[in-house]
Amino acid sequence: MAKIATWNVNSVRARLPNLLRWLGEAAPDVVLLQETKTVCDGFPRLEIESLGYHLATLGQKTYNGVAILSREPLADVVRALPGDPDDGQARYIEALVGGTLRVASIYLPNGNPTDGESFPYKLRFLDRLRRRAGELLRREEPLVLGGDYNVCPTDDDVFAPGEWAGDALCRPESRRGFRAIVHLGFTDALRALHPEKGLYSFWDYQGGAWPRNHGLRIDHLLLSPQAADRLRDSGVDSAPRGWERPSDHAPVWCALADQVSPVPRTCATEGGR
DNA sequence: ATGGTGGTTCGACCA
Repeated sequence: MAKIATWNVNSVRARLPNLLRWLGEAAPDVVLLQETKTVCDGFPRLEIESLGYHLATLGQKTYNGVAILSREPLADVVRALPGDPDDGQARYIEALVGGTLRVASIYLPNGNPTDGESFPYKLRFLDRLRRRAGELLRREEPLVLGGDYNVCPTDDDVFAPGEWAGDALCRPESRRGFRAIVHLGFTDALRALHPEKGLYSFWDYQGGAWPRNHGLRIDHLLLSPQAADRLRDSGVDSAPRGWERPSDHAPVWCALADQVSPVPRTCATEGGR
């Protein structure tokens, strides 16, 4: 069984004590980090490697930054989302884990304000991601595209859908771009097992969002068919959101079996056992 | 009614 998690840490250096604590408690096999906010030289590499993780990073100063942590060695590292050579933002890293599982850590553009340049950039990024996802699907291998998508796929993923309708995270164009990727053949690892409302991965620092559970579900793990067939469990590990000096995001995780499940554990077949 | 919080970095931008 392999536990794979995605977590927007909002600065890996500011979050290092929480990250190390969480790695020890949750014991994930693969971790996809976003918003590391540091160049590769500033990444706390030794501290993480000393816990037994291999590491691949893509960083830039102040903004963005993504990384992959893995108990097994990493290969085939790709440090940019294809499709725009002029895009210098550190938002995509991809790697082969232990020779059997391919993963990507994705930090999608926020897109606000929607009347500026960042919203079209977000939509172009979604389209580029769809094309890359299609290429990877053709390999017909276990694949996890995880990260902070900055998209609430449906109104059930928003604590106050009416107030958020015009936000770049909820706009129909953003949801359409996300769905276009899912419709290639991906399974949303969290929603496949947890249809309930009130399940979030992000709570704003402001306005007491965390104690009121005024959250959004914007961090996702998308599984290829070969990974979805191995899906055994998934969840949001909301505990670190309640720790001292937290990130505004919580880790989202899934557990993949080493073998294909005899009976799929998805909503569509639940009750059919 | 305008501030809300936090990270990075030292003024302002991003989320």
